[in-house]
Amino acid sequence: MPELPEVETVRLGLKPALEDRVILKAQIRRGDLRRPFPARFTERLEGRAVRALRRRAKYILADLDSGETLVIHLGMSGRMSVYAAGHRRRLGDYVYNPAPESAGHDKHDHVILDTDAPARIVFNDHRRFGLMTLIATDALEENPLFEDIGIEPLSAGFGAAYLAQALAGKKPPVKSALLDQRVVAGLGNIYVCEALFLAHISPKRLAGAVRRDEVVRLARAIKSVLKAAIKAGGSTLRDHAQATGDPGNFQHRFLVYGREGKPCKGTRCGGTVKRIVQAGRSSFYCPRCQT
DNA sequence: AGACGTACCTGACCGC
DNA sequence: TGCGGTCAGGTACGTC
Repeated sequence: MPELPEVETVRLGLKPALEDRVILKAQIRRGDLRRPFPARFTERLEGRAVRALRRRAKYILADLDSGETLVIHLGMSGRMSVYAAGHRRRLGDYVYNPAPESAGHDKHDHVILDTDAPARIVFNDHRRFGLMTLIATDALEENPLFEDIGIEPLSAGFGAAYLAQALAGKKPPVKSALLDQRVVAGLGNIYVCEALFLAHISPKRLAGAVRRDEVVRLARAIKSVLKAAIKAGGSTLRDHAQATGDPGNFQHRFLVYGREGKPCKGTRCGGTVKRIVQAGRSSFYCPRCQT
């Protein structure tokens, strides 16, 4: 699932259940995800108020009033679902599932947080590539998880100037460079493919050989595709769901991703979308539009 | 230092 | 119906 737009969608959906709320009870149903939960994990969460719910790259960050931050990564298949307790189904601007008796009892429901919204938040991750940990808030930036992560693509500081210097001298293909979280934070396979199509740049081009005028288009394309995807609630292929349980909608608007053999959607093109493998990942592109 | 391949884990899907 | 093989949105680690 989750690239920046999916993580941002989940964060927005969690907000009314978590931000400025108190975590009344925390439960874990196994000892680890991708890595073990930290010592006394549930005790360090219970009774804590969430001061802010932020996102950095593909991580959701819940700043607690204890000075620690709950760090959440959804991996490939993680979901965070909110169930409104009792008969209350509306939290803020969002309508959630009522709490079924089974909420938190699926085989892959690994973490359950009950807050005073009141709401139940369930973290489900069948592949267990996800991560949850606690890090001192004022030490986040120096933490190995974050110290090498690049600029946020939707921040004011991200533009052609930044991207040009970030790609300069890089030997890998531009496709691989954009997947590198040190270059730009939060991009994944889908949105890199889509952004390169929008910018008319072949994924095979070497990062350091992308011309300045192309970098200008690429920076704009990255921003626009991410914004549109967030607006659509992200892309659901298999696993992504918004916190309400609803799928995202952006997958219906893919221009190249997953469209191998289908006609290019570029105006006046008439070409066919091709799939190649780069660094072990599928790249989709139109050889006629993207050069 | 940087680039590449591989491993992590489960489920869905396809062909036989 | 069942089995084996392949693939999947991400990251981290070992190796060269």
